[in-house]
Amino acid sequence: MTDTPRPSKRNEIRAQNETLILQAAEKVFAEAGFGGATMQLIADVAGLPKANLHYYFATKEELYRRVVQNIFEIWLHAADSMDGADDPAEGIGAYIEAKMEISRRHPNGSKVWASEVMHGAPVIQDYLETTLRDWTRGRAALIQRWIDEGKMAPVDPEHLLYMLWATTQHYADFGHQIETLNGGRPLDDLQWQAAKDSVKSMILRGIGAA
Amino acid sequence: MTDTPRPSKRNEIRAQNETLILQAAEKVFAEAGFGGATMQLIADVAGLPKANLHYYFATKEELYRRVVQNIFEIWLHAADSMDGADDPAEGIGAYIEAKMEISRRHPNGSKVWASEVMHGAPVIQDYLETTLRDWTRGRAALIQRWIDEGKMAPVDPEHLLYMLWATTQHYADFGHQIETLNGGRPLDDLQWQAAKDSVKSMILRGIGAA
DNA sequence: GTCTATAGTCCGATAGAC
DNA sequence: GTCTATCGGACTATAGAC
Repeated sequence: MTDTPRPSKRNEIRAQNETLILQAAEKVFAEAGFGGATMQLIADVAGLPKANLHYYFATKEELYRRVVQNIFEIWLHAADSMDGADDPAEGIGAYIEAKMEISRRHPNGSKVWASEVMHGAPVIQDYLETTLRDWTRGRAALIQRWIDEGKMAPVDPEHLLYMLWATTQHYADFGHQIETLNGGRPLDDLQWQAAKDSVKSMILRGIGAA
Repeated sequence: MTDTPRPSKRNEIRAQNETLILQAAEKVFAEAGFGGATMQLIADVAGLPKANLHYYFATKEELYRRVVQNIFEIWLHAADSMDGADDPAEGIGAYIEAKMEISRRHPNGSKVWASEVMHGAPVIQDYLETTLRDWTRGRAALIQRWIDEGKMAPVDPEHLLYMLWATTQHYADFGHQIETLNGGRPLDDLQWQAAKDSVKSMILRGIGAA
């Protein structure tokens, strides 16, 4: 047995290289899709020989799975902003803010997730049926509580959640279209602020919480 | 010259086979992405030998381009419902109705479009810069007119359009996720009606037109 | 842990008979 | 216009030297 379970130098190297490869993979999977992405291109972006990828991730699919899991984790944490609040204007406003910020900072992760779901979630179906389903039920219950307390209009909680996901992720997934309609330039700081304000005001007014 | 420009039997056969192939291609491209789709699978779904596909569409990319153009045409026509109206509740309400119906009837076309845009619109970038840009400017001007006439709240017209696209197309592009959260069953007639009503009421209230 | 060379597979496209 | 057989190229994954 030559294993060293404690954080050794070997483990540090592994962690560093895994992160490097995962970042390159997220970019390439987002731009080319799973089928269009090649291990060679991911290796080039990461600045490593192709064989090293297979040393850290046995198959292309395993690498892809890790990329999808990453963005999912980030989104789950964004919900923390919603849970602490005790009225919808604050809670949903903060959730929109957090999701919009993720769309800006992690557009590639969002695209990989969208692509995975669009193709029938072949790799993360179990996540949808367990973690996401539980998450959704919990947040729908929270929204229903706000409705029962008269703090917002009696909207269908699930369709409100779909609207929140759709509108915020649109700025990542369809960022290229938005950029084209913006004269070929990405949204600048002011425009991102305007986007956040627009989404927040329209939705909060739409659910009677403005 | 042996060409027969009039609608001959030869042209009918061509039109029939092209439609058959395009329907199969839309399904396969939606489910597997451009890179993941194979000409062999499209041929199998269409019930034709693979070589016939290349007889009607020279390359995989040409076939793909036609599929993308088809859904774009359908969406453009959906805007007619918006133009005839003289107030936002009617015009935008009808547009939501039309877009939701397309998400239900043509989910695969919507997915192919989403995938194309997410990957940087390598094939239909010119459409984004010409047709879509003109379309967007025209509808933004119409919305601004309604705002100036005091018929709705002073929202940013572009971000309203993004919200309309995002929310309606979400029911097609993320249909698999919605189905999973719905207990593994697709939305039935009543649930689709509830979805339409939810989206319409939240957005119309959100822009002060309810 | 790193890298080169290559095995083995699959796909897009075409040739050519019917 | 239809179909079978196949070419040529690209890709994932691995073997094996360092």
